Amino acid sequence: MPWEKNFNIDDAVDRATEVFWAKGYEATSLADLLQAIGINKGSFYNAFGSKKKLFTQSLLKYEREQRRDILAELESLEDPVLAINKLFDALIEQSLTDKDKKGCFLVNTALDLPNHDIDTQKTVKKGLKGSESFFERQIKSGIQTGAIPKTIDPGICAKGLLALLVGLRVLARGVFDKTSLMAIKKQAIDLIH
Amino acid sequence: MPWEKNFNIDDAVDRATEVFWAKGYEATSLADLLQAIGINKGSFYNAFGSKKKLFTQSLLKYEREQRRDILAELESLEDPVLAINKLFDALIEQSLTDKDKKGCFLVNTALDLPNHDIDTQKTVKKGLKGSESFFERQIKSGIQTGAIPKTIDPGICAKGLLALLVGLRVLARGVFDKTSLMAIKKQAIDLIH
DNA sequence: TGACTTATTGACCGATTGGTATAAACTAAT
DNA sequence: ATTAGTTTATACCAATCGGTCAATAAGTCA
Repeated sequence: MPWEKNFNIDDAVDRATEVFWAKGYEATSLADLLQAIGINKGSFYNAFGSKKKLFTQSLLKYEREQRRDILAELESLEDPVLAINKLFDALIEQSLTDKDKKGCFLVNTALDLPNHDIDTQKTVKKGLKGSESFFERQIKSGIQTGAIPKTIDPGICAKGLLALLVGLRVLARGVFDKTSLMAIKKQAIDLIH
Repeated sequence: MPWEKNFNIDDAVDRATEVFWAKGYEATSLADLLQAIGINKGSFYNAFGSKKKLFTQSLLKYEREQRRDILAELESLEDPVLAINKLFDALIEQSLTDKDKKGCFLVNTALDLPNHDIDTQKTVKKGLKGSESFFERQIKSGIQTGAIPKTIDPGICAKGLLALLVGLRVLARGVFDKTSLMAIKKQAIDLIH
């Protein structure tokens, strides 16, 4: 009956995500979001309800499309050591390519966790837990194929790899250069050898 | 001639640090700072000049008194493996004890680095570089005493330990529990074995 | 065409932002 | 007592904050 929106909600969320990702929730103003999306206040509140609701949407979409889908693709390689290698390579590549140095949206929000509501906290925990589980599955699989020594504890090592991943993401936002990031990767691989 | 300030600048900076540390620069309002220090605007601007200048002071003082002094104490132990063990123990202890879950002021600011000015960036880089150097010295020392195998590359391993430290600090802000944090520590120790 | 529904626009809201200015009260050294 | 500097307490500033709302425009239906 009525009239469809003449801007794409999905694209709008993606553009908002870029801003939240780069600047964080607090430092992102409504004006920033309106400019990034290219709409005005009325349409914004009609479409998203509030700044916080849009943030929630952004984070969920990121978790779904960036983190989950990428890990699923690596998992399909059926070579655990290669999958972990490729994951770290991808992170380093992404960090070096992104001129805004946004890092990882989930990690950025994780550091800010005490200042967010319970829903956001759940999303972040779920996302990072997902990455930890990915590592754990790869390690177990590697132990079965013999690519990874039996002496390694999958649960503990997975947490170590996650911590390295998080550390890499933080340090990639301006402290470490390529060589240093590669050193982190090497240490990650050492942990499963 | 005149009259000395009747509030202690040092204490004031410490109180301000607590707020910046917990909430970050953007999310901290002037009202927050005034309440935490217990002075009013006039005194604030007379003493510190601006919010940003106070932030700079806070970060420098933290780097000097929290990070540097603690590492210096550990370094005096003359037992590299023990020093690294104790460092991670101290970080875990601190993270679990702090009910505000503030994490590490330097790490928090490091993640926010692209949104800060050059002076702040320098302070953060210098601080993290200092921790990396601490690790490197301990590893080299351990290799000399035989406590750490010669096969380990001090420079690379130090970067790995720093990444683990940073990851631990981030995850301790709400994602990981004590058991998981201990797992990270175990992986750190594994890296030097 | 006219009714109905929805989206867009832009003005408007009170509250808060960081920061300035002012004046009076106070303290201490000259 | 004068003087210099500090404290408190306000009042004030323009700008921005997130958010609301009524009018208007645009599309779909009968």
